[in-house]
Amino acid sequence: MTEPLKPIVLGAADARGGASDGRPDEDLLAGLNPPQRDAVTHRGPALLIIAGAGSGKTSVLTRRIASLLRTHEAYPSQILAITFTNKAAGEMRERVQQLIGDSAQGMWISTFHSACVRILRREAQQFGFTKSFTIYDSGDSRALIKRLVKQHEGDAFGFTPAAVQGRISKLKNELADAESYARQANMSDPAERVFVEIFADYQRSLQKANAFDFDDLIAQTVYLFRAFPHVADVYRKRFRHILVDEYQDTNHAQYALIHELTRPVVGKAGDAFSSGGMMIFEPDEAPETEGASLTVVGDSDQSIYAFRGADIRNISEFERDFPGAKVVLLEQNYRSTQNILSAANAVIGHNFDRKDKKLWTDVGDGDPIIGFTGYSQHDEAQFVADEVDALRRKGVDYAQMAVFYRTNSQSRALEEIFIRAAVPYKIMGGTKFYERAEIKDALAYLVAVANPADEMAVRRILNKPRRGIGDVTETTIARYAADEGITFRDALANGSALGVGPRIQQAIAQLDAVLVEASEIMLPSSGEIAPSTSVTEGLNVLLGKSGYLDALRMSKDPQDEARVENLDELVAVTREFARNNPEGTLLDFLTEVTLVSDADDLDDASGSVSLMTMHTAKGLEYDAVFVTGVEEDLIPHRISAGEPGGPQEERRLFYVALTRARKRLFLSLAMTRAQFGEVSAAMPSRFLQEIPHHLIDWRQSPGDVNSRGGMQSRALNARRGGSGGGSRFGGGGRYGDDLVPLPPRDRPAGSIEKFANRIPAKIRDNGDLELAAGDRIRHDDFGEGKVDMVTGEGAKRVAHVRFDTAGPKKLLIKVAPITKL
DNA sequence: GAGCCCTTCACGAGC
DNA sequence: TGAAGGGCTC
Repeated sequence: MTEPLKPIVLGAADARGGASDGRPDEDLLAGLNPPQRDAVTHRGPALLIIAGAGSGKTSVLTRRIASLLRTHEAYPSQILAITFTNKAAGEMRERVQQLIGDSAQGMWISTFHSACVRILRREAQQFGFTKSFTIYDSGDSRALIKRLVKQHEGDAFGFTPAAVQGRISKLKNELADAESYARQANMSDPAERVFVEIFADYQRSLQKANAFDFDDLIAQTVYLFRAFPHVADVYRKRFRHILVDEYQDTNHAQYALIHELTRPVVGKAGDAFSSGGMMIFEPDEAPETEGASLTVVGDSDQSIYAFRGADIRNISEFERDFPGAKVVLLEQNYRSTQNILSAANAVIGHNFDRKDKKLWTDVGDGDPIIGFTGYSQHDEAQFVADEVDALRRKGVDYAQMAVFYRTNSQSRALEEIFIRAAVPYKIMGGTKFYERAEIKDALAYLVAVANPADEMAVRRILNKPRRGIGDVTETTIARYAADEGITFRDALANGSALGVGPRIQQAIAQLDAVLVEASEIMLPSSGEIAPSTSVTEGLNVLLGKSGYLDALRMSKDPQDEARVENLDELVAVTREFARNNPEGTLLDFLTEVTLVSDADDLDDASGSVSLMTMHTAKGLEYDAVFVTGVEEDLIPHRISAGEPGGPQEERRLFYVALTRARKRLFLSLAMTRAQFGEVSAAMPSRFLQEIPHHLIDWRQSPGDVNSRGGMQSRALNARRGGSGGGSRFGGGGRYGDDLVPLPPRDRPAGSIEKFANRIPAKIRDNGDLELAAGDRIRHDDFGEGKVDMVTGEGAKRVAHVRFDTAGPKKLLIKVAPITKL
């Protein structure tokens, strides 16, 4: 991200060797099947690789790049490869380097957002920004929108910040701005007028703050290319080979960006163009008039980001958009067993709007898929923990196991049990490090230095730590800045002119002094470039001399201790950054921190089980995968029912989850799930019915938990030692035996009803069963045991029981299958 | 301006 | 269940 475009100094003679005589890239094709070979070697203006899950697409993409370089068809600097996450970018770079060595230096392999930041930093001056612009993450932009909604009294029209943010984001992904939207909106509707005002004001505020939000990074780059063709030409000449991974998840703005980059160059060939102080030289004989060659890889069955504007048509209409495109279909799967693939194929086959495609493998059926129905989410979690343990004992690394769920909130129950079961785990997502208040505060300090125009950042730190600067003073400063025509930040330097009390004046002066001092360290006024270690130094000054750390250390709040530790961690991150980026600047650091995602933090070597949402799971693979919460209202999610294409997208999401598994796949659900602190009944997901029954080996099926009679699964359950309930009445046959299969089409309401008669009208209720420490009880699954203690109250009373054979368990008294002896 | 308590609302996925 | 925001008092 930090290295500038480097002039190319390759000898012209060997620059463009042919790809023929004895193929210099022959070794790159080793082990590839015929379609894969095609995908690597085809040359032409456009190539679409439809890559089913696990069909070796990363391998194909990296070999294609390596082949282009090896045959001298392209210089590294002429290659732009777009991946979905920074982590994927890093991996791809590494793999290309493994294939061809250091000559891979100079390629751009990055996400859309990172690539656009690089371009924008170079070109920002062209349209009213400076290169030190900041990037607003969704939290920042939410905060700004919140202020604007209030200001424009948007709540009177029912506007919530979240809704406004969502609408603006959607519009930006469609490349609409406030003016163009206003032109086609019904402006006689006062609500529409207010929305347009907020939108326009939001955009003005961003511009004034010298900031872009996530969506702007893409949209403004497109705007830049369209408004300044000579700027676009620089990049069109530079990038001769553009490769885009996960093409099915591109939105319209990203599509437009690719379109702009692959246009033929209009300017004359071979000229060097100076841009942002950086010279870009082109090889002399490059055929400049043609558009860049475009390779996209995708799988419409794995499109799961429609909610953020991904347009599946980008891939389905690729051949129309890029005439002469070659299409290669990769269907052979090298990842999963046939059982897993058959299940995945069966599920995705229920989507009607897709081209038929069947994954297959030659590795054999493998183990059956294991199904489990827990009584509660804790029961389900216990099952997962038990199986994880069993796999570990069979020699499977923790790092090779993953647990997926639909919503982040589901991770709690899993965590609880994992901690108790001493299973090492790592959560991707959830409350993210960079979203913590203290981290955002610290970053706001850095932003205030890096981009003083960013008023949001300066306002944020104004009274952190408490300096006695409240709303009134803040408004006074803002008004003063407006009157004098200076920025909010500069107003701080004139504290004495504000007409506020001496105490507050002093507080403002002190804040100003700290910012100035840190600025001298990280952005010396002498103009020399500060070393990358200056970020650490500057951050320490900011946190130390502002009194921020002292305030936390002196606080009585026990949480503040953890906050200090988090800040230490952030300082450690800056050190790490300096090590990895010897030429990195403060801006580079802030960019990196803003654009990292949770998936990027993934550390496969950490030796722990990975917990993540199904969305995060995309692009990853594990030997053993647990898909949890396979219930109606979770997957498909309740909210998706009301969205066009919602259930279809949910099915694709489930498909993505299934196809992450290499050898073992576990599907689990719970019959009751607590939300908002209340327990409600859950129903098995309709997707479960879509899997042929013989593929799933139910350890405990929904029928077991709900129907009558039989001992079989109870015995199974007891032997396994699940906790918290399990099958009350046991239950004989397999899940599928008494189910009516659905016709192979979406039947949202009907399928639920089919299951509904499997669900008891109400959950077992032990009512006012009184238990106390010392009581002996009998549990349907665990046998007899002694109550150690009872915690909680009313319906939430929990018995801590030491079972004679099954060991210690916690049971929710109200619903557990127990009797007092 | 700060601290406290109360009510309310949310739990859909992310660069 | 938990966080966040509003309103009250000092």
